Amino acid sequence: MKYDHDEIIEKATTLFWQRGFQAAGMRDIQQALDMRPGSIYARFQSKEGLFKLVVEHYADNSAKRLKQVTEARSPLDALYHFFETALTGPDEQRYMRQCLLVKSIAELDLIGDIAKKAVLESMQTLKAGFRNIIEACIEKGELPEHTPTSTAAEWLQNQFVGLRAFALLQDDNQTTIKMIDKVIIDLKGQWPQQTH
Amino acid sequence: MKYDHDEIIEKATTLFWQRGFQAAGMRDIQQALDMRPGSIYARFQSKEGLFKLVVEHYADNSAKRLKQVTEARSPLDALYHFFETALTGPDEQRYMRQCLLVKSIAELDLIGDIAKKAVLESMQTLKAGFRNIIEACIEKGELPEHTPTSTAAEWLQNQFVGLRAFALLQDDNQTTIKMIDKVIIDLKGQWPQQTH
DNA sequence: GGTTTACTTGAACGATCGTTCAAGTGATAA
DNA sequence: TTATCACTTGAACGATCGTTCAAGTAAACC
Repeated sequence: MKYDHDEIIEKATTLFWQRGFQAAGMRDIQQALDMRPGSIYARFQSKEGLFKLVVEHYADNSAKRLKQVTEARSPLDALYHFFETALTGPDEQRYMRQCLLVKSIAELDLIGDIAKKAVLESMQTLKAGFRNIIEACIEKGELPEHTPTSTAAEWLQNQFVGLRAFALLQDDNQTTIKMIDKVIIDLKGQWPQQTH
Repeated sequence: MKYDHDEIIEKATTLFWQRGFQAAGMRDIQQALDMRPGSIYARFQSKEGLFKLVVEHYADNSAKRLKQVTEARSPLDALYHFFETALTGPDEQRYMRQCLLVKSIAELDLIGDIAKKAVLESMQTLKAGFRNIIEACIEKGELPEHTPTSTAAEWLQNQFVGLRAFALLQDDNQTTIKMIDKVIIDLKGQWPQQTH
């Protein structure tokens, strides 16, 4: 065993994040990992198999970051900084503004059933993470008691998705920050009435 | 000239909307348009040339729909219905929930410079369309005078982007409608202070 | 020491990709 | 009638795609 497993996944994550599943060719992967095709296939079965591990690694990482927000002294402040960090990084890491999962959703029909399942499950995991944040905010009195946690969690994840696509094209970080401010305002704001 | 131009663009739009630029192969295109490769290349120079026309056609169409919202008796109601129509269509048209432009942004590095320019310009066009809607709402007294039109327009476009990715995965239209309700609430709500 | 196991190498495979091109068609202009 | 033009056909091109495989290496187990 010549190559370190974690290091491989890390490098592969960077490549898929930059290029997407389809556009990252096996020869790009071989170069990025400095591995020959046989080694890659012996370990990961296929390009899809590697991508599945990448998605899971990415989701784990994201979930950890969301958990840190949940456990912060002020979850609402931590949430703000989480958004800010994810959306206004330096230019050479611009690709990171786009969520790997959302990017994958755009090519969901091409990535194979196994990886597709991993993507959708990861989205669910992250949604649960956002829900935990909201509950932590309520517990700490930073959000009103009557906030509908499930709806708000979906809404928050959705804001995150939209903002990442937005920030990808945005050159002015000040504008992006204004959008984050708006998210925090609306999070504290009114919610649609239940109709049943 | 055997084939009708508008009909070709229409069919190509459907295909690119469903599959995306990269995944729609020339042989898929040939089949969808019932044309041989030579005919396609004589007219459109390349796959990218065809895609550019598709993007422009799509943007024109979207701009027209936004203009109708602007000119409605109640622009705010019309906006609500615009969102609802775009996000909760029948299952066999589920691909339409994803915005062709946003989908293209995810593969922006692969589509060539000419088509890339068309995509980015179309995004600007639509942003202007959203801005006109907000101004119409203010004029009709459906939104507060002090609403920051430019910020609100970017925000609204952004909500639309996020919701389309959301609705693509969402099976329950009721949940989607709740998110649209929230957009309308927040549109009337507070906006971040200018900091300068 | 021999066998097994996990991994590695790199040439090569068939399939598919976007594209080209010689040849043909039919309407329009001279 | 002939020339020109825009468009059409379909076989074929070279490049690239994901993947395979025979052969080699090195540590682990018996």
